[in-house]
Amino acid sequence: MSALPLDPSEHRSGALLDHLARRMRLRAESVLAPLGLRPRHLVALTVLRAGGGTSQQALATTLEMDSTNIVGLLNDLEAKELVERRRSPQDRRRHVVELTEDGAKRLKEAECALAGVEDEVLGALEPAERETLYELLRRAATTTPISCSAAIDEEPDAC
Amino acid sequence: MSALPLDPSEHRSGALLDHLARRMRLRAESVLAPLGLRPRHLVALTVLRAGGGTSQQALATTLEMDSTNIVGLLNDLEAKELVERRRSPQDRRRHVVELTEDGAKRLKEAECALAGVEDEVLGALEPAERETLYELLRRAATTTPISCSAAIDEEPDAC
DNA sequence: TAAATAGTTGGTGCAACACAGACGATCCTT
DNA sequence: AAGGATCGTCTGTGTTGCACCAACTATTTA
Repeated sequence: MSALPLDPSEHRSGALLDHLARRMRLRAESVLAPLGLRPRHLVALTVLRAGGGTSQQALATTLEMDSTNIVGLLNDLEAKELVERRRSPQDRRRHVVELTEDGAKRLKEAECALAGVEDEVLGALEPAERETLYELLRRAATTTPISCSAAIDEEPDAC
Repeated sequence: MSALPLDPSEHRSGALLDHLARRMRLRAESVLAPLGLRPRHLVALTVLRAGGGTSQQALATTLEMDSTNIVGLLNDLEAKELVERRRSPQDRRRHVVELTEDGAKRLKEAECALAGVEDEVLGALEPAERETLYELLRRAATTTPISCSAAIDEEPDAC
């Protein structure tokens, strides 16, 4: 009882994450517009680059979006030839979605164009800190949510 | 030319931020619902706690939301007595918005309830790393966007 | 052959906004 | 004291990003 251990457990990043993502997204929209991209396209492309060829429903899972909406998203991207849908030889029902060279290039351009935005939003952080942030985010983002929730099982919510 | 300096400049956190925030928000919604809160309420409360008493339009600025929509948000919060609007003695047009004790308590409860969510989304990160992440996010979030954009002035977009 | 699965299409509905107009209250000028 | 600007409020409109449902085709698997 005397412990009450100086609890840093209230340090929840959720709201901060939300807030920062919003600020970033608001600015990113206008910067991305001339490139014909929207923030969510960027997210998809980023995931695609990280994950290589994936089926659409795998994409739906990692993006945690309804698969019907993935279709439209990919239509956009494919119309711009940033992404390619190919039938999987193993299972011809499947579409293997992959970044095209143009896609990778455009993604890079976009990231480049976003430098200013990041400077603005992450202005309080030193370059090294930003790199740390990036690395933490990247690692957190590239874990499948499924394996996670499976690993969690039941948590007694001991608060 | 030969340099091509191993450029880590492509490490843009925007998309990752977006992605993670989304994953967090999706889960947070259901966890927060029993508490009568929505993610955006959480963000507002968090900002309010960090910033102390602020006018509504200051809030609109930091949340980067239209001030007319702030009204509704605050109405929700005030109806639940999590927030208080008082006339500013200096300028009686202004409302000084402040977290009530109930508000602070509810916020803490919410953060507590979100522990599981964070475990799920940030599962790949060790506790120490999460704390680092939190600290970085906190610092980045508590900088006024205005002073930032003013500091940037004109950037020649040298990419 | 039947049932399950991947993708597509179209439609509905909701919530989060942005934006605009009009208003009262209260500054701040001159 | 009068006029204009500012803060908050209310109302209403439109857009967008989704989730969700239903129906359909092509394909796989049982």
